[in-house]
Amino acid sequence: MSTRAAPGGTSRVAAPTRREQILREAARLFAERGFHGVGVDEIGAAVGISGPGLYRHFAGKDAMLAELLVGISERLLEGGRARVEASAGDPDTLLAALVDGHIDFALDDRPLITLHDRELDRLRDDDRHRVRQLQRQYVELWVATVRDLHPATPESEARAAVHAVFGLLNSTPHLGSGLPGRGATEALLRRLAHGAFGALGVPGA
Amino acid sequence: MSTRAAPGGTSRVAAPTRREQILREAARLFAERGFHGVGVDEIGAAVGISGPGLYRHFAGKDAMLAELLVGISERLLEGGRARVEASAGDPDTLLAALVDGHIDFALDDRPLITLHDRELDRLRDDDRHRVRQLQRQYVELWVATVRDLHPATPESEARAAVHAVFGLLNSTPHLGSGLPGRGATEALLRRLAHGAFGALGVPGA
DNA sequence: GCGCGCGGTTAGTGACCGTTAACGTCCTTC
DNA sequence: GAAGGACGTTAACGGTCACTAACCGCGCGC
Repeated sequence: MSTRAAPGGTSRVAAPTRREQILREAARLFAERGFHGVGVDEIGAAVGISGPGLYRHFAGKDAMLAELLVGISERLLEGGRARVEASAGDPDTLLAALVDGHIDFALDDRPLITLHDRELDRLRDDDRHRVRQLQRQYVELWVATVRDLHPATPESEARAAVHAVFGLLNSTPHLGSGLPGRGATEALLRRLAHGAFGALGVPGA
Repeated sequence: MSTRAAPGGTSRVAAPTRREQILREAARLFAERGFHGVGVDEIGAAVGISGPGLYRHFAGKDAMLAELLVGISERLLEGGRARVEASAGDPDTLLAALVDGHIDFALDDRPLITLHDRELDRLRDDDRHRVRQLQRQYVELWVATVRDLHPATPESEARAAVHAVFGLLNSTPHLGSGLPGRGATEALLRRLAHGAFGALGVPGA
C-alpha cells in the first residue's frame, strides 16, 4: 500500500500516515480526558477505524503515550540545542530564542504540552526514565543560560525560576477560547516571560 | 466513639476526622496518578481501612473529588475576596496580597493545586459548573485588579496574563524535591510574578 | 493470476474496578 | 443491659476495557 508520499511528485506537506493520524488524535483525547479516561475504541473512532484496528499500528495504548512523550521531549531538546548553536554565545539572544521557541511549541502543540507534565507516570519504567532525562537536559539548557545572565542567582533558584516560566508559557491550554489571537498571545507571553526573568536581576525585598 | 475533640480539653490542632483523613489521602493519590488511575482500595489502604469502608463516609469516588474541588475553589475565592476588602481600594497592595495568598496556597496544598486544573472534567455536570463559576469569579478578581493597575491593557490580554501567572505560581508541584526552601521559594515566586505583571506596563517590542 | 501480507473487521475473554449486600463489633445511651 | 447506630469487614455482582483470536478483502510483486 505505502499510502506515503504524494504520487505525482508534488509532495506537498506529505499526507499524514495512519500512524501519525492516530498519534494526533490520541494526543488530543489524552489531553482532554486523561490517559485512563480514554478508551481504545474512542481513539479508533477518531481516525475512522474501530477499536482493535489500532493494534495493527501500535503494540498497545501505552506505546502510543510513550511515543508521544518521547517524541515531544526529543523535539524540545533538539530545538533548544539548535538555538544554543545559533546563538554564538550571546546569552541575551539565546534566552530570547529559547523563549520564542518554547512559545511556538506551546501554541502549536497544546495537547502535547498538557500531556508532557501530566501523564508521565503512566509510562513503563524505561520510557519514563528516558523522558525524564530528556526533560532534564532541556531544563539544564535554560538554567545555564539564566545563570549566565544572572550569575548571582543560586542554581536551585534558577532551576525553580525556569520551571515557573515553563508553567507560565504552558498555561495556554487553560484558555481554550478567549485568547487574544495568535500574534498577540505570542507577544504577551514573550513579554511576561522576560519580565519574570528580568526580576531575577533585582533581588529587592 | 466521636473520635473528635481532644479528651483532656487541650484541643490542640484538633485531630483530623476520618473524612478529612480520607480527603487528604485521596487528594494526594489523585494528584499523583490521576482520578481514574487510583482505585478505591488504594484510598482505603492509605487511611488504614480497606476498600468499601469508604462508602460509610462518601457516596462514591466522584463525591470525594467533588468535595475536594469545590472546597478548594471556595477557599481560593473566599481568600481573594477577603483581601479585596482589606486592601482599601489600593490596587498595588491588593495585587501583592493576591499574589502572596496564592503562593501560600500553592505551597501549602500542592496536590489540590494539581487537581484543580487537571481533573475538573471528571465531575458531574452541576459540580463542574459550580467549580467553574467559582474559578471564574476568582479570576475576575485578579483581572479587575490588573486592569486597575494597567488600564491600557485590553481585557482579553489581562485575563491571559492572569492565567499565565497562575501557571507560574502553580508550577511548584513540578519541583517535587530540589526546591530552595519554603521562604526562598515564596520570595522567588513573588518576585517572578511581579516581574511578569510589571511587563504589562511597558508594551515595548 | 496467484500468493501474501497489510490493514481492517467482529466476537470473545479475562482482569479490574466501583459499588452494593450482608454481616459483625464495639460504644453510647437510656 | 438491651437497643441502636457508627464504622468496619468480606463476598459478590455488573460493567467497562485492553487486548487477542479468527477471519477477510484487496493491491502488489512475481
